[in-house]
Amino acid sequence: MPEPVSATRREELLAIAAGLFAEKGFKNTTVRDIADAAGILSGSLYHHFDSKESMVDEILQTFQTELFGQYEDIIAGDLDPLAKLERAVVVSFETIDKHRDEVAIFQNEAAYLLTFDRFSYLAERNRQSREVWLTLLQGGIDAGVLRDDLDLELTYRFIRDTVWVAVSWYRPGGRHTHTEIARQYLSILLEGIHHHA
Amino acid sequence: MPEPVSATRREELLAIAAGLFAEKGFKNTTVRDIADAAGILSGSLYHHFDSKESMVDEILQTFQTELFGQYEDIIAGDLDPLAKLERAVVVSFETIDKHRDEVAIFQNEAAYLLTFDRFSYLAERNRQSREVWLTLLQGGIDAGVLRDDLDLELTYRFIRDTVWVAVSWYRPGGRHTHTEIARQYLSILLEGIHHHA
DNA sequence: GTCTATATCAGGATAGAC
DNA sequence: GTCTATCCTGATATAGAC
Repeated sequence: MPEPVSATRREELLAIAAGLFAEKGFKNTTVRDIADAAGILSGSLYHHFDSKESMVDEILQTFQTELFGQYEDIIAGDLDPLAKLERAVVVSFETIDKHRDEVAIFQNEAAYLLTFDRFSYLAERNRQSREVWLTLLQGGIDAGVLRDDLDLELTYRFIRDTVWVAVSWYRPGGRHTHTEIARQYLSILLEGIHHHA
Repeated sequence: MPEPVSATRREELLAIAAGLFAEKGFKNTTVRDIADAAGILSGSLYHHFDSKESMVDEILQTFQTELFGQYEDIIAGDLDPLAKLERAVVVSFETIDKHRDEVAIFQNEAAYLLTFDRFSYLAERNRQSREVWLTLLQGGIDAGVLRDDLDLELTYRFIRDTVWVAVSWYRPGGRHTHTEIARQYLSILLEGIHHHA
């Protein structure tokens, strides 16, 4: 059964809301802000959505389904361990490029949203993300291509943090493409910034 | 002239507020939350402070004066370029350990606070922080101890992000001391995670 | 230095008309 | 699908008593 025409409007409104949530924060964005940006009145929003929470909920769920599907594909794929890790980093920077607002919301608002029961799935996603990176790292260590003298947990946090925090400054159309950023980040992560003569 | 006794109470209240701002966010912490945590009523807070904004203002100013003083000392000091960079990283992790709340507030709330005129000095601090890291990196490159094939701006962001974002997960008394975390992070940053046989 | 009491306002949400 | 009108709650801040 085809999506009704109103789904388009729904997605428009969600995109507007996502932009505001990402820029100003969830709590700090009012339903009136969203309605203003959409050119309607705040009451009209409730024809489309139950609540402000429902909006951010739908935004995050859609985004995460896509992202984690990509990670699973990489792990299940047949690249060698190092290439898998590199691919996961590249996909993450692609995601920042393609879903900037959603990534920013997840980064900045997850802690707050987790205080509500309906967002407890975010904790599960965090757990899943940790699994992905630990699996990739352990694969590289087992294959002998990654250092085995580092604390795995710290290394995982280092990678996760450096990848996602880039959403705070990356803007499409800036000095570097997301591909170039991924390339340089991987170069630092893999080889370090120390110069060996 | 000695600080009046009431300064102690003032600092107590600021420490309580800082903890809440760091944990729940500035906007999401109410003056009643702060008063509750202090065991007084919300109206009583206004005997000590003009407004909620004044509280976060004082918290950030005190903290930043100390932190940037340390960076200036490092740059003005006589360590070699690599040691200066390492020292700046170590000092940053020490700061996360010692002033967790303040770092978290600066990390999470600066963007929002910058929308108010009274917090425009935060933009200046960001500029200053960029200067510090760029100076340290350029010093290392000029001395031939750091790679010169990386984009300086990206490298700066990589380091800055990696260092400060650790405040989101670091807790004193956890599995690793801040010194150990700094050591491992520096090892990744300088040498990379690639294993060279 | 804290409390009582309260002014004032903004924000989320609803009901029913158009 | 949007608007009008409005309810209700919770938040910052104030004034003056204790």
